[in-house]
Amino acid sequence: MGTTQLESVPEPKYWHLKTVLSEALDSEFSVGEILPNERDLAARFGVARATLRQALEQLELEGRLQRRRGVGTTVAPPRMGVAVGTDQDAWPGAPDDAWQSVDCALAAPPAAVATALETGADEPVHIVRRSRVSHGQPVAAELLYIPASSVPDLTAIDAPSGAARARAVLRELQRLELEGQDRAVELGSARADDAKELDRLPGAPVLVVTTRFLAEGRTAALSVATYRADTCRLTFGDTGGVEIHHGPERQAS
Amino acid sequence: MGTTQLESVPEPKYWHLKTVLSEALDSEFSVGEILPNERDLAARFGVARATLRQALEQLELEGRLQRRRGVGTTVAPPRMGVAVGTDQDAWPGAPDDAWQSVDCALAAPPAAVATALETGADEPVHIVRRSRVSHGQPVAAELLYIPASSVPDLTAIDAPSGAARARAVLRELQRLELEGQDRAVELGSARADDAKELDRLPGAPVLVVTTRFLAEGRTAALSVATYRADTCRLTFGDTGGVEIHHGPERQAS
DNA sequence: TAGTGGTCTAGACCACTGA
DNA sequence: CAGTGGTCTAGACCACTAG
Repeated sequence: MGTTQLESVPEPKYWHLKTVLSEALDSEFSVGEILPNERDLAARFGVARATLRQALEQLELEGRLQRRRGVGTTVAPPRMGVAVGTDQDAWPGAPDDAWQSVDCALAAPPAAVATALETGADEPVHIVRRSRVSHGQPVAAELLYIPASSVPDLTAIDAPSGAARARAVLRELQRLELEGQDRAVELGSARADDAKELDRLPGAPVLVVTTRFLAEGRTAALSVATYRADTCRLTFGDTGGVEIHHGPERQAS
Repeated sequence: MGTTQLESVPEPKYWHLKTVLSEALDSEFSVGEILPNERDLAARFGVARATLRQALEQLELEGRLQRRRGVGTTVAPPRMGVAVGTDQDAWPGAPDDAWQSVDCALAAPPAAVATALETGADEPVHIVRRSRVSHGQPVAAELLYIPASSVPDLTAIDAPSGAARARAVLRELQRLELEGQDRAVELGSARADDAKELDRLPGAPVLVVTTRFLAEGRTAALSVATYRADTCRLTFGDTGGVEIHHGPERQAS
């Protein structure tokens, strides 16, 4: 006889825990509410703290929880929609773009970037740092690589450095006619500097959006933007994007 | 005197480990090559296995490594670009679309989906399962929700169920005029069924692409596609997307 | 059956936050 | 300062794969 092996796959504890916690989050907690600490939770569920943490990590990855060292674990609000695909035919730095220039430097790009720019590894590029804030919270950090040849009329006198310099570079960029752009999204982990700017720990999961701006038949600028994966839902297209939420989440009073 | 506190931040071991391994991957390993097993690696670096694993997990998240239980850890090839934004004005199931229908069911949608469809929670919808293969490897699993009202002329005789039924539903859908679509991308973790189809463990990181198809002034269909985050780079736009790779990766002989 | 990665434990100490 | 999450250890056993 065929031994039916009913449920021969023992579900891992952390997976089951995650399910239980997820349901509790929907039914018994409000956004912003603080969960019991990890040691208490682990004891309550009769598992080691490491196991409990494995479940919490997954829930944080899914944007359901927010954990902060020294503070505690709180129920996260639904992810915010962040528009990425709008201004389909606008340069970075165009009016009403969501980014804020931080500073600017002229340096040789990383080898990988030089390749994508199809420029010599030694040719210096302007590296503009920008940051993006949404709902009062930093959501993304960007590095914009602009070959010097893309902004030939830029004068050194325009501004020596800093945010003013960055704006000058972007202003010069507007003079080119944008012929198109293409974009890629992939998963990454935050470098130390990005993590700091995003108010996360190094290694935090981020969505890396790479955009290539085409003008005069070549790549005139390259943007590498890292978005917080835990709090952001990237939206493309005109109207703002779909929202699929998890269940009945109430708002904290 | 101001105690300068040079390097007062002790870099976590796993972070340093990750950096070392990442450089070794660039310089000393070829794509497809098998790394030493975790116990040996941990011993070699003088850390506990759990710490070593923390580093490996990050590298896998970044698409640098691929680990398979019972087999070992191998150097992953660069992520493959997967076009998502093409056929900007085409219905799912249009000719030459990258998806393959698997089956189809008529059922009440999850509450969250019903909300997004702006349809009653009780109104049944066609749920089409599709899968997407690229370079001989499964890269995405999709659930397509199509309200029965979007395909009014569908006859029960067309096909009872299965892939043929799915194709019949999609064929009916083509009759509507597509007025637009909007799309969102966010990080998620694979449900058990998706994980199986993607040949990954449950909980594996995925990029969830939610697309809403608009016709007749309402949402005529909703697609929720989950892409393997470790192997895929989602590309939007016309030309195929930018590739930023990590360093000199050689090909295994 | 041997060897791999996946899960789990019960501790310890550290870095950070806020009162 | 007490309490939080973050890191780390040294084990153990399990599930899976392939020879």
